[in-house]
Amino acid sequence: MRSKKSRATSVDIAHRAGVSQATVSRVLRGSPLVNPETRRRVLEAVEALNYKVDRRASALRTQRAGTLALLLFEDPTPDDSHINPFFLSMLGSITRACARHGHDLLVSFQQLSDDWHADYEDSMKADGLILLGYGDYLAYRSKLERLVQQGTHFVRWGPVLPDQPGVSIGCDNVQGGHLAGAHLARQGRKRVAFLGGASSHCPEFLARYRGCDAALREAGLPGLHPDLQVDAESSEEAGHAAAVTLMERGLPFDAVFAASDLIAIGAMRALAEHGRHVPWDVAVVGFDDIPMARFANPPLTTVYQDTSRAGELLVETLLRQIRDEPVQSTMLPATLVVRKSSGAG
Amino acid sequence: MRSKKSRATSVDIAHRAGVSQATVSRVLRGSPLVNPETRRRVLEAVEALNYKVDRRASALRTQRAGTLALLLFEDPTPDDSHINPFFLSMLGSITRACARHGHDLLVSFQQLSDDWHADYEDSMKADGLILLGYGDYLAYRSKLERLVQQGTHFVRWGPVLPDQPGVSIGCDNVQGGHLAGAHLARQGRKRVAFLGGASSHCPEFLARYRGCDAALREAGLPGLHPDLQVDAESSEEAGHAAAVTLMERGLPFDAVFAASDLIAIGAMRALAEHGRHVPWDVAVVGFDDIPMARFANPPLTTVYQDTSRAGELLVETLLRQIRDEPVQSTMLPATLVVRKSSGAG
DNA sequence: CTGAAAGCGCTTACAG
DNA sequence: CTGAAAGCGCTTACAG
Repeated sequence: MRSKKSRATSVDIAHRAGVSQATVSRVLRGSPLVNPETRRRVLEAVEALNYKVDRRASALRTQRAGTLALLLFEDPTPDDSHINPFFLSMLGSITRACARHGHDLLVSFQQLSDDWHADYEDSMKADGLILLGYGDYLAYRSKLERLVQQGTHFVRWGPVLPDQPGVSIGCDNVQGGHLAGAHLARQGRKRVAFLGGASSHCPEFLARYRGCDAALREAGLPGLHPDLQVDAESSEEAGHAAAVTLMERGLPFDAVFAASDLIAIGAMRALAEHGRHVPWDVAVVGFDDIPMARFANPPLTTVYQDTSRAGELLVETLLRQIRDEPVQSTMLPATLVVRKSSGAG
Repeated sequence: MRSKKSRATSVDIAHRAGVSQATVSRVLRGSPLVNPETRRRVLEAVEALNYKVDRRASALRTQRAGTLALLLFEDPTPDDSHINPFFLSMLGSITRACARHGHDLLVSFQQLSDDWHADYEDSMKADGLILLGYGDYLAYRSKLERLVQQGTHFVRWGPVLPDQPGVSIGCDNVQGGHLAGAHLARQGRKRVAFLGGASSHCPEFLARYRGCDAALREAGLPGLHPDLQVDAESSEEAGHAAAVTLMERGLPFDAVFAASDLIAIGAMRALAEHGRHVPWDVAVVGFDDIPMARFANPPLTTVYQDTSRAGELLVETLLRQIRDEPVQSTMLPATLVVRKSSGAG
């Protein structure tokens, strides 16, 4: 949509360079079947007319869009400012990885309920899909199965499980939970509460729960007690509410392992409001290491997921899948980041 | 790129519905020139074959992509986790606004030095550009001028200035700064420091400086003193360093107005490290109201910019421009959000 | 090494 | 109201 002058096409370039339009295309695609001198003339014309290949036309012809779509699922609370910072950080790294691989990234925020499983690849806007977002896994499993069945190219960020439809890249949540549990045990904590849904609807949170539980047992402690577990989705508000519920139960606890940093931060706020000192009375460990974690009061000990690596791996895996190369689900290791909230140092 | 079966085209639909391919296209484009009964048959076939219009083909034919591109400029420190949260929040609202208007959003992170001014619209991937990011304004002014001259459709998030090339949507930074200054004056603060670059290279920060300065003078105070101003780009590290520099100067100050929340949060960390209590010794006010602000220690008083509204306005303005309708630069009002860091309440 | 030609899947005058 | 046809700007066998 140039207003002043209409933009140059390959025909214009061909004309100026004194070759056929087909040759222009060959040069631009980097075909080896072109005389160097011819190539030079074409490139000169390209430069002079500031020509750029029309990607819509080439996409139509090649049946490749050169574009990936990122579908970010969010909870049904579409408050702009409250997108989970962890996903925003993933978005940043995915964007960069796409750029490195010469692909564009179409971004769409979806409600879990939407009919997203059909839309993107089907309208040929993207060559493949990256699925990102927490959510009730059981609820959308059927959609994933349908994607697989349709032959849609997609990679999912999420728990890597044996019976998973499609390919997933995810953090090793069991190991991450284990790091948290072992750390709390080393700090001498005995009664650890877990904030976050620990059912098969939230496999990521469940894995974190199990890892932590195992670490506690290995340290000779009784492990996580079901009475000290409170469901919470990943938000500051839910974390606050869960901590209040926990305290109302009246059972003693000296540590909280929150399934995500947002939950942890909300929980710390609730603990402070009820006069429980973090970390003296209660040690708190989160998960994700969102930017906010280091600025929390006190700074939050948490489990770091390498989003840069994750973004790169998601894009790489998807591209490989599109090229019909073999791909596999991968788990990324987690790292413990110790700060004040867990009472160490 | 279906692997199993190749996808249906409008020809398949035409065949199944017993009409011409042209008629299928008419139905799908919502043309009124179609017999209701014919329309019904076509839609039935569309449904049955799960047909979706190929957007590449329609884009090529109509010369419209139905896509907007968001170019997010970042400082040359491409650490994934450190994208300014304010821009991430804008990204969220822009994505949503695009969806509401039936457009896709291509996202690209650019270095300020890149040759972005040509790439996107020129390769016809997008109908228009949204430019987002802090940055040295004078340095890329010439690129904006070139965009205007090329007739490229674009809208910029940034300071609304009289001699601006193109259309800008921005926060009323002078008013925002004024809110901060007036609030600090009401709290009885007399010597206010300003952290952030206050030159024409950073017109947004400069406007915030001026608004604050004016408010202080209106309150009968001497205004912002140049000796209490320290340059800082928008990052936590820069804020920390700037506050250290400020303290090293040894001049008394009882308040800090930081040009952004990240700067404010870094400054609060430095103040705490040097034994200055916030807010008793020093009141701190930031700008942006990023999610982190409420979790800072103490919670940060700041100036809120309405990112939801901003995203909607950016998209709406750009779409209007693409349709050749008249558009104009707009300033959005800022709001003061009072929290503990400024000593009120 | 190069050109002429077909065709990717649509949209839209044009003619009925 | 509908169909036949041209054409958007490319890529790529095919034939030289």
